[in-house]
Amino acid sequence: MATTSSMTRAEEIYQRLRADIINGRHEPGSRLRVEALKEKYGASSGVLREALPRLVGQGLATFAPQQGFRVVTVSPERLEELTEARVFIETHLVRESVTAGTIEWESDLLAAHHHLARVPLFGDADEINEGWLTAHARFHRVLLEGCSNRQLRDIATQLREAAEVYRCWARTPTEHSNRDIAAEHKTICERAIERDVPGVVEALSRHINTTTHLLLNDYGRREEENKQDRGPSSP
Amino acid sequence: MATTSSMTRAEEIYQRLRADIINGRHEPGSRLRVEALKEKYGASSGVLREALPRLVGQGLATFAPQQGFRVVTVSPERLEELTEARVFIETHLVRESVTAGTIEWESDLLAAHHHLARVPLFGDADEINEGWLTAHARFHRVLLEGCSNRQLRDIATQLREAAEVYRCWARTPTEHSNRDIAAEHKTICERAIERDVPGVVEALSRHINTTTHLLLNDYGRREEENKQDRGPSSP
DNA sequence: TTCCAAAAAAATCTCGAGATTTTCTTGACG
DNA sequence: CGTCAAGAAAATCTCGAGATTTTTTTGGAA
Repeated sequence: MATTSSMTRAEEIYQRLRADIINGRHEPGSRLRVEALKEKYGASSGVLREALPRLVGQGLATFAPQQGFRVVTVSPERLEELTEARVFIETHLVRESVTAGTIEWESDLLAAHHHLARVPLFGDADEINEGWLTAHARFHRVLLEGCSNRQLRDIATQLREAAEVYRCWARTPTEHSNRDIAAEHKTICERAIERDVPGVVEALSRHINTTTHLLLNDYGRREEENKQDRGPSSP
Repeated sequence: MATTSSMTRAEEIYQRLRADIINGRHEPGSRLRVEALKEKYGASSGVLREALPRLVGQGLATFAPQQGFRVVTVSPERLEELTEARVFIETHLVRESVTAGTIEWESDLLAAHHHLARVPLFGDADEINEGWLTAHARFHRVLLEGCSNRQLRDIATQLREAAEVYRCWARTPTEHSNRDIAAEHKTICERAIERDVPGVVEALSRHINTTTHLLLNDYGRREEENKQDRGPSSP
């Protein structure tokens, strides 16, 4: 997150807030109190009231009059909708991208994949490495950048970021260990370079859907545990 | 534009700004100076600095540090991209909508169309009637509401609003007179109620593309006029 | 114990003033 | 005549204080 000096305070705070929501440092549904954020981010209320509305526009936060801002709430239904929308749009984009992509695009994709393949998934404290998240986002963005339609690319990015919020459901990252996510990216990259349109569409669809199914399983499992923790008959 | 009393000042100003941009009362590319808007809308700078970022998130305005806000600039290329994106997404949604829509959806669609058919297109001063714009937006929204995927519906709405900005290219509304826009809506509505999936997809595609082509023609014609006005050899 | 109401605490909402930066004007120089 | 620089004007950016609303706490009654 390169916070250039030629940036307004609000712009900087917005980017930090966005990153913190996407990376799960603000729990879904939790309130974003201006007073609390003022202290945490070292900014005035005015600056925060300028940064927060942008999160609303990006679908990462909600707002209710007299009740302030909240991180978007998560639900299995919404995740399924997001996934369906992503598969629909990203497969279209990747098809265009692989069909029309230039040599420069090929190079960029290879570079992005190389970077992603070398960054470790986990950091020191068993947390997902932030550098990996950045590289992952970049890989998926570049993959679709062969398509010239900026509108659709922006929408794809927006949906992907909204979906990132759900990654924090997998608090215990066991779901990742049983999955060769690196191989999935390698397949996508290779099929794209080979200009194998059906192959890349298939690989990308599986990639997106697999993530969602693992998250939904993880969510269901935790729901059951919570029920047992609260006892068999108490609300 | 129902501005309820249980609304913050920023929310109200945001809606007014959004309507004014979409309906062409702020020219594309024009600056949105806080000082000027303060007077025009009767709000403090803080309120405006809270409302303007939401326009950025919605793709209706841009922002540059130390240079303030601007209405999005328009260009033939961007309009073509917007149109392509709209056709892609709206045809998908209308297919789902017509396939899965309930009886309630049918009723809502008929109601929306009835309303649209009765509102006059032009107001007193040869300007496009604002009530028509509202009814038109509602008709297209309801048409897609049979589809259950909220994410995609929201995206479609967002794209449609971004495209509305281009309507003001047709300053002289001659382009509308040679076109039976009411018949187009009628066809879309009928095909939808008949559950004629290919028919409604075809009608909706033509409807969207026709609007764009007329706008592009109008734009091209005006560009040439401007060149002639400035003389044949001066910049 | 449970429920309700009033008071207290905390948060949001709105506003205007001061510091910083950009933009426009003016005037001199090549 | 065109170009460039210094000064003036205007706009943005940031901040904290006061008014209003919501939330929490407290105390009492059924």
